[in-house]
Amino acid sequence: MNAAETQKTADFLKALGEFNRLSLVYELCRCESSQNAMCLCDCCSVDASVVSRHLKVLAERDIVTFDKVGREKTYRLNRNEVATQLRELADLIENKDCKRGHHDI
Amino acid sequence: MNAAETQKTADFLKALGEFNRLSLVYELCRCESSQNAMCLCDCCSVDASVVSRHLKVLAERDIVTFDKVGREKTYRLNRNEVATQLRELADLIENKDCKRGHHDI
DNA sequence: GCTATAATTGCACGATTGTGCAAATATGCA
DNA sequence: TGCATATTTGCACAATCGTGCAATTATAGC
Repeated sequence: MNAAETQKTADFLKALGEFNRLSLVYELCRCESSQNAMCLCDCCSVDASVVSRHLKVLAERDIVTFDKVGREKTYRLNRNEVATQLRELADLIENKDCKRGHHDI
Repeated sequence: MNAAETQKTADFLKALGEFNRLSLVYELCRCESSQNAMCLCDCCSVDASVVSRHLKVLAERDIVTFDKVGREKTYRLNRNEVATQLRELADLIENKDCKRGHHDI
């Protein structure tokens, strides 16, 4: 695991690891269709500008995707990609292949 | 998903979502046996006190566990628990059951 | 007891982060 | 063209966070 990959994974986890951002993810998780930011504001009691910034962070990490529809942006959760990344990390952590003892370096 | 659960999950992800802490996790991941903190220092070029604090954060979230052996603490990764938590989140995010359309609130 | 080593804690500091508010921008609609 | 709505951006600020260093605590071994 090189430093760049580690940093990328850390950034992904950090993006999810904030209360309001995770709330947004859960909210989008419950939505079959795309949701605009104003609608998403309701799920966390912060200013619209804050929601905007959080969604930007989530989009930068490819956790959500958006379409621009008129003056609205509608967001959807990248379910498969996020789930896959989490499962890959889970597999890595459970992986027995690369294990070694105390003195096998 | 209530606020307390959301916060707990966010804290778990945040604990993993920092470069040096994730490096420690990866390092422990490669170790069959427990490792003491001094040994773990080698994997991230920071002061021993910093490693100590990071390991404390990881232990608080039950990501790692330690045993006290003499004056050393030996740490091991809670592989199953961490992997399970990540997979549960992945499942939740992919779950179709709780999905709903735009106007079904 | 004394000394060496492992680990933690207190303190300080700079950097990052989450936030609200106001202003700016973009776009739809009359 | 002008107004309303959606979103972003600039600014400021408090809080959190990661870090290093020095001091402290705990324990093993002499």
